[in-house]
Amino acid sequence: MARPREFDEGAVLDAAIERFWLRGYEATSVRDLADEMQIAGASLYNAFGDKRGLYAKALNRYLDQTFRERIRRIEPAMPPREAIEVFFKEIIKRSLSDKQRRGCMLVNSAIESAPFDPGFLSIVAIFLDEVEAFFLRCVSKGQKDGVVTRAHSASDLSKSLLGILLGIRVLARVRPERALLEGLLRPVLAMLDDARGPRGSLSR
Amino acid sequence: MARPREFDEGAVLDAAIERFWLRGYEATSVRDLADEMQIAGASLYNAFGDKRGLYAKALNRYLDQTFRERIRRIEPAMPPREAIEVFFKEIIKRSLSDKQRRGCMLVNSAIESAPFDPGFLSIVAIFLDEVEAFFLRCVSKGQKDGVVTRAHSASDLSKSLLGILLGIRVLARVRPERALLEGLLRPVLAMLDDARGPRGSLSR
DNA sequence: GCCAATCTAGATCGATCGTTCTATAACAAC
DNA sequence: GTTGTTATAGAACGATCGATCTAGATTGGC
Repeated sequence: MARPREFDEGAVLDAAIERFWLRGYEATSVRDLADEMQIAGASLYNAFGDKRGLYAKALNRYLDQTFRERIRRIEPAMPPREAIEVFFKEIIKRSLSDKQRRGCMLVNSAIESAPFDPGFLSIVAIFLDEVEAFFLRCVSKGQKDGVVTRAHSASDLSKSLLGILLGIRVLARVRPERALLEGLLRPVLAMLDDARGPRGSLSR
Repeated sequence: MARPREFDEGAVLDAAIERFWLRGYEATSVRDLADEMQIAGASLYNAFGDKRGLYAKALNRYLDQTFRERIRRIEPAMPPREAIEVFFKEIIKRSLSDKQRRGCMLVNSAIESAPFDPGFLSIVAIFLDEVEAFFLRCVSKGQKDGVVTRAHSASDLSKSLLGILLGIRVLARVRPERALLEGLLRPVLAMLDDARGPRGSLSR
């Protein structure tokens, strides 16, 4: 029994993601956001509380729409060793086609906004756990299937993959070059293979 | 024939590094900086031009005092395979003892301030090349000595090492945990070893 | 048709931003 | 000691920050 919203929350959140992703939290003003979202400042505050609340919602939506979507789509669709490879190759492809050098909003948040905001830090830390868990499932399954090396624990390997993922996304923001990102990935994927030789790699 | 500086440029730059490293470029105000540097705002502008110029000088000094110092010290002092290992272990040690979670000012700059400032971007990009070149020298020498695998090109391996380095430094800011960073490193170091078995690793 | 509730746009708030100005202090050269 | 030059401290500048207020518009319930 009141006046309804004139905007679609998902659409304006996508616009907010765009600004925050490109410029970060501090360098994006509420006026920038309201312009990009095509709503008035008062509507922004009415709907999302404050700049902080908007950022948290935008970050969560970003994670859902990019990483979580990717994991949900890839993991059940192919064997674990391939899932890891496709996961990384999709991310490199996106990094190379990112003409604005936005990089990765997760990494940007982890570096810029999370360290001094417990709410942001929690979102980032929890999600890093999710990615590590995804890698861990893939590596463990791959080891059981005999397509991933047992020379290292699944725990260590999944941590290495997490580290490489973050490194790729840093480079995506500052040196998004095909030779760099694809060259970087080759030894890492081979690291998963048994010393007796790879089995199940898409790259052969 | 004029009034001399009352402050030591290196000392006040160290103070500026401290603030910028912890909070980043945007979230650090000139008043924060002047307080930490214990000089007046006018002296800051007189000596460094503007906030941007101060940041550039602070970042370059940081790179000199941490990374470049480490490379200069380690590279001539030990065989290449050990140099890589010691390099990473020092960085993990520093990451774990960083109670303020400052992470790495290079990575923080790459993510937060470099993408929209050509001057900062140049400093970061040039330095990433330096680190990659260090890894490339170590890997190439190690391959010639037979202590690093020839299964991948020195170019690819050094790119992987660069990626892992950046990943470690992202995690240092948000999840500085020993089990994570040390676990992450093990498969990466083993990646350098020949499939026939490691030779020259410090970890055995 | 009126009420209560929630939306909208735009003006406006005090605070803080990066930067500059004013006035004075400390040196070297002569 | 005077002069020229640069450094100092602190006030001050206009601009912009995140956030709120004012006023009016739009709905459902009665």
